Amino acid sequence: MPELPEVQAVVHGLVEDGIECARIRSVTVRRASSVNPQLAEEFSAACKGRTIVSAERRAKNIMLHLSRDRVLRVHLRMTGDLRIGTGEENPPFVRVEWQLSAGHVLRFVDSRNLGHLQVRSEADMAKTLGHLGIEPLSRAFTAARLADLAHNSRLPAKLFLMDQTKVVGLGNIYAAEVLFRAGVAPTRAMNALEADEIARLHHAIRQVLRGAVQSVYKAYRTPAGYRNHRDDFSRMVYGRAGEPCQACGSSIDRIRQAGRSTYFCSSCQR
DNA sequence: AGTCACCTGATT
DNA sequence: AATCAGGTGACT
Repeated sequence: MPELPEVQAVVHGLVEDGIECARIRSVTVRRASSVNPQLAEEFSAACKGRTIVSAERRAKNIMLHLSRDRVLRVHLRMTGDLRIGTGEENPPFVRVEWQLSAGHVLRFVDSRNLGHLQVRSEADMAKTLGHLGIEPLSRAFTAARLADLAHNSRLPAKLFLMDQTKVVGLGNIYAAEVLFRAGVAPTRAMNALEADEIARLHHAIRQVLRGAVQSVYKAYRTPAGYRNHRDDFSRMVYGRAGEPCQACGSSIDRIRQAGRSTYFCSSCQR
């Protein structure tokens, strides 16, 4: 469920709550399949006694760098969340719990159980993440770089944007919003786009993601956490099938691409 | 390149 | 009861 801005907000929240330098005293794996194919026992043993040195986001993964060459990777998938608490709370759907120093508790909650965690050495983790594409908010992500990637792909634009081996961080919502802002139809083959369309896409990707990051940061300190900003962030097309386009007034369309809903304005997006 | 499986809660 | 969900990897 969370895309780049939401994962970024989770990491930001963890750092604000002092996760860096916290020591893991013990671990409780309440649902073994969340750490599959590692055994719950080895997962716990790998965490226990280590210090969480730093937290960062890579694509939609949360990377917790531990002491003595271990990295804990958390992927939230659709419904996962990772938050620090006092130990007093009793949230539903807790799958893994880490007892930290200073009495804090780190919890991985995930109602649908699609999320996934693993602990690896830095080198092994680098291999695991090797297939990931470019970070859209990095300096390396230029219009020329996007044009390069686009040139080699016949994917429809929306599927290209959601393909994590090309550009990371965009999911179903932001891909739709980016395409609307760029004025590009989601069905267009990526290698058929003109240079100016690529330039508009490049600009829209950065603008939409940067705006969303700010928006989610603000909404994060609520019970709903990263989920809450859906009320705050102004979506132009996502979830608005049948409603008038904010730009031209014609009805927003909904189609299906790769089994998922795509929302767009067929008059603004060509 | 498209479909399905992974799971379960919320909504229609 | 049926459909949908902001993700991803495996499979046909």
